[in-house]
Amino acid sequence: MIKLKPTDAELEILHILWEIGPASVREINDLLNLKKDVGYTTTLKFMQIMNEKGLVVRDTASKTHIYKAHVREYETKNHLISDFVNVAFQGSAMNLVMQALGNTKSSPGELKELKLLIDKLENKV
Amino acid sequence: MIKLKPTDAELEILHILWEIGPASVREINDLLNLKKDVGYTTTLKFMQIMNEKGLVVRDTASKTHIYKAHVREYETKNHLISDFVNVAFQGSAMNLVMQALGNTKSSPGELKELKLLIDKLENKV
DNA sequence: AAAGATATACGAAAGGGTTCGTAATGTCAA
DNA sequence: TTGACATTACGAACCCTTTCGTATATCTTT
Repeated sequence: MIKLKPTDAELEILHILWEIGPASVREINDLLNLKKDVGYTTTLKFMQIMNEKGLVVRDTASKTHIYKAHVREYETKNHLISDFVNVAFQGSAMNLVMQALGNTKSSPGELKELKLLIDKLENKV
Repeated sequence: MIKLKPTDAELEILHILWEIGPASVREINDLLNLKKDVGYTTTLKFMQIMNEKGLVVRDTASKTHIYKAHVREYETKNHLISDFVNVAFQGSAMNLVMQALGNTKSSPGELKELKLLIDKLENKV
């Protein structure tokens, strides 16, 4: 039950599974093809590899295998953030937050929400 | 003058160059070896590849070549953030900011600084 | 000038990710 | 049952990254 870090291509598939739930290779491939050309067997291969890695599980009861995500979205993103912070910001998540925020156009609503989060964090200190 | 995205290993070297300024392969290799074992020619190879990619430039006037970063830290990190947001957060930088902040222990000072940044952003809207 | 140390250049090997062709298998309808 | 079609399985090819051995060039010291 080892969980390996997904590659970018695998993450794209995970996003689909997180959104629509369990799906067949054909369904996933069709959705991927809305954005870019991918051969069916290429997508199939990814599903098989992701299955070996433990990123997804599959139901092989019927001929058409049904795959579902076996890692949670929030936890997976947390790992990705952690790795990214280490590699690109030498461990300082706050530096990442500041720079990401500073270079993004944010709506007043989003900023308000962010302030609420900060207030929560301050009260927890 | 094409700027390619640095790999993790290349980014590690860029961090060194950003910090200490222009340096020889030996200096860089010595610093890398504080954290992990890397052969001298391995580091040399990286410098040559990074030179080809335009990530660094080198002064070959003397026998010992001196390398310096040819991409700026801030801009490079902005590109990395942008890619990361697209791949892991489907383009929503605010989602990244919220999750990164929510899972980080932040000092009161850091939170205060962050609030100041938000105030600035609000006045710009 | 010769010996030794240090640097660069070159290329090969290993490993991983991505892509897909082809073969094998299963399903269903005529 | 046979043919048409969809699906899975397998493995090769390609590219890129990482690592380093070996060869070559350059400098230093005696």
